[in-house]
Amino acid sequence: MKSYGQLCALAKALDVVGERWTLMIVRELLIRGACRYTDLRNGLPGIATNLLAERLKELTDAGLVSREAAPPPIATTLFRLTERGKQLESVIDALGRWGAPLLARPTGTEVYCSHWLALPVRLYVRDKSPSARPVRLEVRSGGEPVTIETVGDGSVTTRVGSVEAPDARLQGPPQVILGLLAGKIGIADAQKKGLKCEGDRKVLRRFGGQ
Amino acid sequence: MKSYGQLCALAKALDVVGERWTLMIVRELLIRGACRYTDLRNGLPGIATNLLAERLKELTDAGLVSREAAPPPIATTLFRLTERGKQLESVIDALGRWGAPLLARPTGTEVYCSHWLALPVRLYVRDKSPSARPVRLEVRSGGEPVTIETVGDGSVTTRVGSVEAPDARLQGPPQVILGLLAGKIGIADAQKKGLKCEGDRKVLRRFGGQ
DNA sequence: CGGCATCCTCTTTGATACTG
DNA sequence: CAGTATCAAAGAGGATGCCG
Repeated sequence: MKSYGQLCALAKALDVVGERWTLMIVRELLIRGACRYTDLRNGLPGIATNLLAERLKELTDAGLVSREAAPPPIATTLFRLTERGKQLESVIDALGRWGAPLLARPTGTEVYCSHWLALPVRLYVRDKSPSARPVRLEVRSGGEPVTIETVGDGSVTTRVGSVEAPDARLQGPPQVILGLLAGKIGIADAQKKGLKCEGDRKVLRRFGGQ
Repeated sequence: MKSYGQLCALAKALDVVGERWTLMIVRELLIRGACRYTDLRNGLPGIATNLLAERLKELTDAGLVSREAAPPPIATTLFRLTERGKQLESVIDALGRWGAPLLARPTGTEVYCSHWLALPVRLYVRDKSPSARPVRLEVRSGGEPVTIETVGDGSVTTRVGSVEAPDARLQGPPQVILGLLAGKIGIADAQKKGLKCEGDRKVLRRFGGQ
């Protein structure tokens, strides 16, 4: 992209991350940690493959992403954020908070992947009983599942993919899952609107909005 | 811009403010409050006039900007941020903090306007003697001057333009002004590097990095 | 003047096909 | 799997024209 050519911190930041798709790629890397080209492409429906390659090169040149050749049995290139790249989390969080109200009126034509829940869940969801035994909750509501784990200090971590024998598994339309995890609607209400929960339903009560 | 088409808060935010120049225009409106088309164009060197008009229309349609016909003697259109637009300040701040380190190695070809200092100054600069008499400091280091005012609670406000009889006036190269206000270099050091201060030099000591 | 609209060129993007 | 290559369409940038 052409530089704004302004001696201003905002302009300089946008010179680096202001292009189309760039912050979306950073989102994906924040959620997934080290991952493959194909994982990124799957997590970014709509991106053209040449653009993904080009952005990854730019991000690497700017020092926000590192690539490494993983040894067998993986035998592929892994992309991950550098420290400098991870510092963009505050930017993504601010944008996500600002954009959250826009989710209330979807057009109905959007793609949805449940792993996108990972960042807001890390930000907003609290474990109300940190001293109780650790639990894992799997959410499947489109695309790859995401697993939410208590960590013992009141916060939670997330990972893309399933884990064996989670304490509970959630399924249902995006709007309902979002509303439930954001604390906007109750469990009973969510079930009326299509939420399916298998496993230990009590773990649901343990999570609540921040 | 084409929508990302993803049911994700970040994607929805970028659908609205992700286009080139959009956040720069918001920066300008945050700094200046209500202002004219021409003020915006002057504060955004490099923007094409048709793009500014187009972005203002998009921002208005999205509910981030309102326009009003000011009565005589102004007799012109004033643009200002709506409440929803102002909420983007957290996004701009996060981007500015992330981008600040990039200011350390300028290419030397950048344009510089001292009023761009307004946002970082509001964020970082503290009044160390809030109970002392209010003071006003004018900074001129390219483009329009900016005036920093103590407000009595330890924070400061800024306004674009000069004010009559400020307590002190600063002049000098951008790097030096930036370094001084960020607390990276001392007053004596700044003066060696070209800082000029007229008026009451003591007011300078009153301001320090947060 | 202030606030655009038009026209034109150049760059970026998006979609798809192909390759080591 | 991890990209290139190609090409049409959309967007950005610059100059200039218009109209109250």
